[in-house]
Amino acid sequence: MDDGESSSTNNSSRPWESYNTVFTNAKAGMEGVDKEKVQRIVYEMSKGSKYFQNEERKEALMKQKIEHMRDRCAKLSSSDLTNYQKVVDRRILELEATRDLSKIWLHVDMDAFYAAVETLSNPSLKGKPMAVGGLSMISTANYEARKFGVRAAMPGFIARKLCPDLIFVPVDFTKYTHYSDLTRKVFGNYDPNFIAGSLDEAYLDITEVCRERGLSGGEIADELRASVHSETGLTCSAGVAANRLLAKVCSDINKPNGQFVLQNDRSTVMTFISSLPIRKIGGIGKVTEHILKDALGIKTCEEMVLKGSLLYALFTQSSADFFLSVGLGLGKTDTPQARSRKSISSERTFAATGEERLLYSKLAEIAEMLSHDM
DNA sequence: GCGGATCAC
DNA sequence: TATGGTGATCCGC
Repeated sequence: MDDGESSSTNNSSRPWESYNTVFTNAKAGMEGVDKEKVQRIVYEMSKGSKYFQNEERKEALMKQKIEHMRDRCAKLSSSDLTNYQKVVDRRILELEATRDLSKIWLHVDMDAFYAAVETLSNPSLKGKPMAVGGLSMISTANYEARKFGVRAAMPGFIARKLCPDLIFVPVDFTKYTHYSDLTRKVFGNYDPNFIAGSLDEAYLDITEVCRERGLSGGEIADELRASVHSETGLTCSAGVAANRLLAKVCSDINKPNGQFVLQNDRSTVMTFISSLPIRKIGGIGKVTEHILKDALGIKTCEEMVLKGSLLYALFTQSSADFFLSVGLGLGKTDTPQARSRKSISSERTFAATGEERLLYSKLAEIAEMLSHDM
């Protein structure tokens, strides 16, 4: 073992390098950002805080999980692996049989939605770094702010350190809902059963409208984006592909105000998916990325198939099935029945306290808010 | 069945 | 000074 001073993994002199946040992830508009500087400032502003301590606790837990998985991996015999490979080969055939290249899905994603809406109602913000939110939390940053490393989910007081001229605009959901409704009227013209993901994104099955009008998916995407712009003054990006999982990945490629079409052709899909980092896939977050990379050496979607036997050996059937289908570029192609909500909740963050009376009054307050919502 | 963890927005 | 809120799902116990 080498943990001497010369080791490249020794970062005792640069402690921020081991403080992993989501803020240095690739995100549209952040290509030229000095990641090292952002990471250092986030670390300096964070270290010692209760938040930071909790992050350290979670980090340790994750390391433990990865170690456990490595142990299980090392214990696998070659006959185990041969058997799991048979499972993989069978599942590949079964999954491949479900591949449906007959549908055309479009994923629309509004560009820096809250920030763009605020700029519409106050054009003097145009061209200036701006964030929607406050000093404790930022919901969205415009592209000028992203150049400084400022982004959604970042605490405002850190963002201000990165970009001292940053303008803060408080959130106003009434406004965003209004504009969201305008965009949804446009979406409805292309797919009356479109799936709204949130205020600012949606999935549309445009198979029918393409066929009826004799237009390609790319042409429909062009027209839809122009229509959204003329109805709202806002820009959006789109991805077109054979299923929702791929369409979602595609809408991010030419952001902002752009689109990307992936042809409905098996070999095109396989080429596209093979080099794709697993973190680009919806459902694979920071933790799963870390586990798959550090325990199994999986970084790209292609490796999900190549190391399929390990996945079936170490994960549950349903997780392994999901990973394998990702590696094959498969995804949902049906329009699901609209489902009713399964839960309702209310929560609030407040200063730490051991005062029993204070805790009970907080509890009563939150229960009251929940009751109101219900 | 429950609580914690993960994920997305 | 200061690190969100809502809903869903999965996993281990």
